[in-house]
This record gives sequence, C-alpha cells and structure tokens, in this order.
Amino acid sequence: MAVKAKKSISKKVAPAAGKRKVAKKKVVVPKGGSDLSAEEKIKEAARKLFTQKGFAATRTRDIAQEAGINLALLNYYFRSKEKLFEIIMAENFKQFIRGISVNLSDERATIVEKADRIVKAYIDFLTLHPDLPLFVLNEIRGNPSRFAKRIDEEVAPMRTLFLKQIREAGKDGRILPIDPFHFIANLIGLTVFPFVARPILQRVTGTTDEQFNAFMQERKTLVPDWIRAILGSKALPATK
Amino acid sequence: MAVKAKKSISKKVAPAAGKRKVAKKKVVVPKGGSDLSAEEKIKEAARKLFTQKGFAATRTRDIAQEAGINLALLNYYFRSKEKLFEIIMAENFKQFIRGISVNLSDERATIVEKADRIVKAYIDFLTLHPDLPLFVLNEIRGNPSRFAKRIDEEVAPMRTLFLKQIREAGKDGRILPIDPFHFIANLIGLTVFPFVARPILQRVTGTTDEQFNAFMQERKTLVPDWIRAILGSKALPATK
DNA sequence: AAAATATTTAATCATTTGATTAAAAAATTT
DNA sequence: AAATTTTTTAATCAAATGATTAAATATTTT
Repeated sequence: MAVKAKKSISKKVAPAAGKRKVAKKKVVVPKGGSDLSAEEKIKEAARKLFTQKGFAATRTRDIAQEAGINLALLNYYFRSKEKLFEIIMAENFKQFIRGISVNLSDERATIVEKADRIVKAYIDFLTLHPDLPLFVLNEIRGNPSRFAKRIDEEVAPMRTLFLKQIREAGKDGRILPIDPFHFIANLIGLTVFPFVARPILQRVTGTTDEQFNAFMQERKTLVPDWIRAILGSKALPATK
Repeated sequence: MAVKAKKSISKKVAPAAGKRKVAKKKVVVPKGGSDLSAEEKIKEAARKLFTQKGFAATRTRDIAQEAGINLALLNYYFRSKEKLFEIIMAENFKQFIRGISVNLSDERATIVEKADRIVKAYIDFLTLHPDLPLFVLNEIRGNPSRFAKRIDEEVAPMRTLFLKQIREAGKDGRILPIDPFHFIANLIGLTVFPFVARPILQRVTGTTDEQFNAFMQERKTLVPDWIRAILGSKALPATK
C-alpha cells in the first residue's frame, strides 16, 4: 500500500516540477558564485562518479556533495537517479563509439591508414578519459538489451562500408585476407585493453601514471606497426 | 547512538556463531536434499551473482534465493556480504592471474612457445568463465589498493624470470627486441579483450553465442600467429 | 534415548538510500 | 518595489538492504 501511494505521488507531483524547470531552463544563465550552472555541476559530478564507480555503487548523495548542491536539487532537475544516469551513459557511450567509427567510416583512406588514425586519435582521447572503456563495457554487460538499439544506430553507418573495404583489400592482395571481426577485435584490443587493465598492468610493472601515459604514447606508433605486421603475416583466416 | 549499539552487538554475538560453525564444519557432509552443503550452495550462488553483476549491484537476498536458503544463513556462515565477497574475489582473482602466470613462469620454453600455450589455455578457460575478466578488472578499479598485495604475491614469482627471458631473446636476435610491458599487453589484450567487449562485439557483428565461441576458437591459433608476426616485425621499441 | 551441539528459519532491527514536500531565498517580470 | 516566478534548501518519508536474534529443527555425542 505504501508502494502505491509513493508511485501515485511521483507521477502526480514531479512532472509538474519538471515542466516548471523546462519552461525556464533555456533562458537561465550560469549562476553567480561558480562558473557552471547548478544543472551543469550536477551533470559533471554525476559523470565523474558514475564513470568511476558505476551506477550501482554511486550514491545520489555523493553526486550532490561532489556538485556542491543539495540532494533535492538533483531530483528536481533530473527526476531520478536513473534518468540522470541515462543522460551520462548516452554521452559516454557515444564518445566511446565515435572515437572508432568516425575514422573508420570517413574518407577513401586505406585500411592501414584508417587503423593508424584510429589508434592515434583514440589513445589521445582515452588518455583524457581513462575510465570510460571499463565503465561502458561494464554497464553494457549489466544490461545488454538496453543498449542494443544504441549500438545499432551508432555502428550501423560505418559497418557495411568497413566490411566491404577490408574484404576488397584482401582480394586485391594489398593485405592478407582477414576476417573483419578479428581485425577490429585486434585493433581495438591493442588500443583499448591497456586502459581497461590499467590498475593491474601498472601494479605488475610498477609504473607511475606518467609512465603509463608515456607507454600509451609509444603505442600510438607501435600498434599501427603491429597491425601492419599482422596484415602481412602468414595468418590466413577464412574471410567469412 | 544506534550505531554504537549495533557495532557492539555485532562484535559480541557473531564471532561466537562463527566459531560454532568452524568447530563443526569439517566433520559435516553435504546435506540430504541437494548435492551440495548449504555453505557450498551459498558460495556458488555468490560466485555467480557477484561475477555477473559486481559487488554493489548484488543483493544478499538474491544470493540467498539463488542458493535456495534463508538470508540469515548467509550471515551465519560468512559473517557479512563483504566477507563473502572477499572469498569469491580471492578465488576469482587467483584463477584470472593463474591462467597467465602458470604458463609464463614454468619451464624452459621459448617466448613464442609460452605465448602459444597461454593463449590456447586461457581461451579455453575464459570460454567457461566469460564474465571473469570484466568482473576482476572492474572490482580492482573500484578499489585498487585493496588488491595491491594480492597482485604482488600472485605475479611476483613469474615476473623477473619473464623479463629476463624476453630481453635475452631480443638480444640473441631470436625475436626483435620488444618492451616486455608492450609484449604482455599485446598477448593478454588479443586474448582477453574480446571477452571483455563481448556484448558490443556480438551486437556489432550480429553473432550468436556459438559463433562467438567459434570465433574465439579460431583465435587460439591466430593470436599466436600474430604474436609471431609482431615479434618479427619492423617495430623496434626501446627495451627499457 | 537423553543431552548436547549444530543447523535452519521467521521475524525483526537499524541504516542507507532514492525520492518528496513545503517553505525560504533569489531572480525576474510587471 | 510589488507581484510573480524560479531556484534552493532543510526536513522528512518510504522502501530497500545488510544484519541480528531467538526459537525451532536436525544432527551428533554420550
């Protein structure tokens, strides 16, 4: 009975609050004291904590504190923890995918040239957002169906083009034939995995954060070298 | 005040319960109805849920239900959610590391031979436990210092041997010189990353679980091929 | 089989946590 | 500047959740 009461309240009251906000939001400028509006501060705090600790381990109170605002304000602006997470997750996921798909679908570059650009750009990007891959992969695993549509939308445009290109390059003899699935797993794995396994890798090798970053900088040229080696190796997987 | 009361209670009462259990546990045989003892059933349920959803997202009630026992029993046997998690995490982590370190530290095999064995054994192992890598990596990120000792203990034995071997192989000209850090990141990345990114990869490529497993079976021979290609490539990173 | 010990459970507790409310403060409009 | 609207907060609520207790049941020991 308590459950029913709560639900009816939330459906009745909160949308009104939401509308009030929306009606005014566009006109409002960043607040006095800080350099960001309260809404932006909440989003930034949420992005930091969600990305660092995941959805389940993040408390709305911690977000509010990190943002320097009151807890109620979070619900006033974003309606619920889920809604706020949805926004952050959508942005994070888009960035995570875009770093790959942009360079992959773009111009008339060769496979090797594309690989080169993807690796360099993605390592730079992930150096600034090292927690992103583990966060995205983890939240997707926790709720795969939820992201099915998003993956399709974000990836579909570049997929067919890429598949065609890598098959033709294989046929032409410019590279050894390789299953595109394997190729992309190698490219992303060599680039992204060190960030995902960073805590272990740093502990095992006893490296500082700066050393890790230097290590990733080295990989900006090494991974493309290795990709070329792989594409010219005697490995001959069937091109499905 | 309520807090103090609770703490004193827990310190006073529960250890007694724990001792009672321990005193008898060794003598007890698996229960009547099922084929596992209640304690084992709880551990199995905990392993499944923790590994699938992570610590924060797993409810003790869900573990109890999955195990088919009462919630209180979980606390009776394992004292707390944290303690139970600690046990599961230790076992999972050990398995995760062992798959690599065993083959790496063992015999007088060459680097290439070791890589070959690691990849084949690890892919077989992870095919049976596909959620393990993401779980381990994620929980470590959430609390890196907590696992520092464990990583050291588990990894230290094989580290120096491996470093020496790969440097000497490089000097001897049997392989091109390569930073061991890069080498291990490549080896593990090419092997483990597909499991970590599995939900995305399967969605992008539209593959079923069986197809994914077949894909990983292919990699049992392909990854060693690529490792050989990398070790024979024109990439010449400094051997730090 | 009686006594002692171990196991299991239902009921309950205390805290945490997401969410709401009502009222104060600030900003904007009139 | 008065009225209106928007923003912010302190206080509070209800549900979820980890944990405990006391009693019942089963098992082992004597």
